[in-house]
Amino acid sequence: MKIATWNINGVKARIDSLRQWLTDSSPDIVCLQEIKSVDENFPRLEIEALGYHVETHGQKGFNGVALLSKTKPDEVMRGLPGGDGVDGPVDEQSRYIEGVFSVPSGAIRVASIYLPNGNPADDPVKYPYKLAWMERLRKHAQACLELEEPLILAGDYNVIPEPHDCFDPAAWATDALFLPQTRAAFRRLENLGLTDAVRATNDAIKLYSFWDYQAGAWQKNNGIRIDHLMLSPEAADRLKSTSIEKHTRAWEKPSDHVPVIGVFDFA
DNA sequence: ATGCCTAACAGGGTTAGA
Repeated sequence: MKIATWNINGVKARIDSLRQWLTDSSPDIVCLQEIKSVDENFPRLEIEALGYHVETHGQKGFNGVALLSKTKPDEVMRGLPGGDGVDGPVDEQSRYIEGVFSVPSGAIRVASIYLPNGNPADDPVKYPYKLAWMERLRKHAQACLELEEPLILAGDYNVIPEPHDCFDPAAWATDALFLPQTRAAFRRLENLGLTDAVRATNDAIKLYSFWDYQAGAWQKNNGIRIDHLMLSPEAADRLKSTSIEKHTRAWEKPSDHVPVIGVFDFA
């Protein structure tokens, strides 16, 4: 079973690429980020025509996440808990959608995550929002882990976990994606018992999932690894392999991110 | 080391991204 995450940077601008990639790679579940679309304008029919069920959590202009799946989810939850204004500020941004899917061995829980960027890091709002969002994610992950079921939290984390996950660590030293507080918050997720699927299966250097559109970053392989599949022990035990669909970055009108895939045996 | 690209929304410029 192939479960993928892809920040497509605009589903309407990327619909041809998305259809091509779905046809080529035939993932079972896809976690999309930055659909940049309201739910009503998501190109649902074009995706359904390829045999996928579509669940979206969009908003106008930017952000927005979705779940595409070959089987319909049994349950869907929109929004990361803790954003309703009861305990902390209301979160107006569409960055989280979670589904429960039936598999031969039971049920798996899969979330599409678009973690806040947080830059500029000295902004009075943006970086604190990122850190608060990470703490909300930690709390929710902790609650999910108590279910002791396969859990896949997949998405654009906007976190460079380690120095070797970027081309030039010095260039990212003061960036919200790589600040010590950001990395510490990511380690707190790992310390709950979540496994970084790519790093668990591939110790290659220069393993990236994002290359900036600017300054010839792709041509120079000046990338960063910020798209992650984080797994509960029950999911990590079933992980067979991972792959990064680097070839899509060379396509016409590419997203600046490429799909990251985990292959699981849930038989 | 931001704004060298890109997308969306608007409407030919601004916001946001990482």
